[in-house]
Amino acid sequence: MTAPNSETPSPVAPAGDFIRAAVTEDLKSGRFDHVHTRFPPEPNAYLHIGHAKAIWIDYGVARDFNGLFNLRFDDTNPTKEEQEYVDAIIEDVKWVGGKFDDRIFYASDYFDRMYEWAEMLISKGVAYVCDQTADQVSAGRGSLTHPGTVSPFRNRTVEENLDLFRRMKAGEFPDGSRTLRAKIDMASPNLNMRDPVMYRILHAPHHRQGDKWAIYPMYDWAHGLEDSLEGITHSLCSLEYENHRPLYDWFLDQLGIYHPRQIEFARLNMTYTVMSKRRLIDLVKSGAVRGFDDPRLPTLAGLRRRGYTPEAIHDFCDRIGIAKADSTVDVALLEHCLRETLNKIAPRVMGVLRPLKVIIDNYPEGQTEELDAVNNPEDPAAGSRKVPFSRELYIEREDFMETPAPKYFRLSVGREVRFRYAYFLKCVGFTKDPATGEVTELHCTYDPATRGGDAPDGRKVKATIHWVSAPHSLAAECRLYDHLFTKPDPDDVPEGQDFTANLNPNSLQTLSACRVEPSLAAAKPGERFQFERLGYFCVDPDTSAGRLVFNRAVTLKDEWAKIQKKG
RNA sequence: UGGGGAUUAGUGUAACGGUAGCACAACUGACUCUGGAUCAGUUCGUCGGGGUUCGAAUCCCUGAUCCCCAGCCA
Repeated sequence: MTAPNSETPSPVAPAGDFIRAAVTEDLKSGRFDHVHTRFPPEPNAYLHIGHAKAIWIDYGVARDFNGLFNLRFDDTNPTKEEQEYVDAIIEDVKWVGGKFDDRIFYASDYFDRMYEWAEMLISKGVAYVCDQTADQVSAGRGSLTHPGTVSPFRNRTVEENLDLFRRMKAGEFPDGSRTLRAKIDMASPNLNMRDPVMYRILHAPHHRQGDKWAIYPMYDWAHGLEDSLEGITHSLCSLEYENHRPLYDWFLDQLGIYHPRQIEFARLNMTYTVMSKRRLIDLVKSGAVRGFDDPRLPTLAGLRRRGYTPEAIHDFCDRIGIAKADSTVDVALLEHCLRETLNKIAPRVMGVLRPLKVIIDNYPEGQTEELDAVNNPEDPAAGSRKVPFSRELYIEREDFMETPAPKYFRLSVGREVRFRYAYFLKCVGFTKDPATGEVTELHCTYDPATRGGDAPDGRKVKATIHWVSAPHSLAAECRLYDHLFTKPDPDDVPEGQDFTANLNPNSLQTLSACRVEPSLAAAKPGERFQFERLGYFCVDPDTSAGRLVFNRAVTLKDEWAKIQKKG
């Protein structure tokens, strides 16, 4: 058998969404014979979960059709862009699973070719140098309901345009003094077609090109050329570019060069957070959060620090779907995806957030024993570990109630509960700080016959609680996070206020007196654990020798919390 | 009073003239050495009004509402 490739069937359409359906159709009709997509961020901000959605669409479409995927920096505006962002974006795209291999490109590398093409359009008589000021251009554009007026410079000769444009490039003119414009239609109902600016004069050093250029291309002019040069088949972007598609097509058609297809989809919005670059920057600059990797932010750096895995984000992106209607996804879905992912892989461990000392009156002083604890009930291969037990323990303050509420199954005087993997313990008394009324110490007795957690007489307990051995436990700081905003829609504010009025003052709670089991001594930043009954925690980079810091990524579902809420 | 998009349970998304489905959320219950996980179940929907058709979320007409566009930003 020879030439097996001639028999290779075109990939079967995973037509799950309208984009894949369109791509399938293009392959079928012969408009394209392969698929090549790209993710084109401007390096002027950190990526967020909305970008993850875009990446997962761009990359996912290429993957599903056995195509290729490029990472391309749309670095056409040197006044806003920085290398720092380039580096951060590369890391984030890789982390979130967009596989671009070595296909990392920069729009700025195409500036020479773009320039040549611009001269071509000038020669063709469909582009001209305009001497109007920014204000004049703006005024001449007309309004949504009224046509624009033609620029007095619109009918310069090709020679004059060429000369002026070359001198613009040579840096002879000051910023803002002239532009190169496409000659299209000042009366078009689509304002983007009213002689859009192709180049502006900017005497600004570019982070990659240095001082080479005094003129820089505008998005509309540049983007289609970038796609064309890279052989992109499907240029996927968000809805606001729908109005720009006629212009995207116009430039490519005027040039007569390879013509990709632009398809738009709705960007991601999520409850209880904000997604715009400007707002994210505001939050960081104002100190509302600690940086772009603050675990409360929807940035990929923030989610990563919080404890999110790429798999959880993939799952999320797969579930939210792709459509053209503006929508706001419930952040609870993202959290659900994280729980589901971490439930399968996170080792279980015991940690106490708000410690309450327990003394076992009938347990021999100075004795220690090692008890077996399962590492992950969802994964037998994860094995087990030894956990030390002794006369003095710490339990969660909220696992004891002086006067137990209805449906409260945990400890109170006279009640017996199971200490996970250890013994049945019965509370026999407690001490209180007379000044504050705070419970300071619990006294319990244990039943030696229940070692391991089961009673030979078959008696049951209604609750199992977690604990750590006081002398063996490690000190830790835990950072508990809540939504950054108190309302699903941060813009839901009284007249005259902005979204910052809805900032949640309790979005971060730092608990610095936590105690965790000794097996955590060697935990490394980025490692994730389930603290039994509490949630999933991720070791923070602030961790240093002798100082463990954890971020709570997400809580476990909490039936008791619901009961309490209902009153 | 311009142009371009959109509208299906609380939220997100399927159904492409033939039983409106799935997921999250919410609520029941079972089970449980995590009030976790798991399992079983319940509640809840086609923007309005006409029309075509045996049959309409889907086609036609007509309204309504929402989003985007007047950067030398992307």
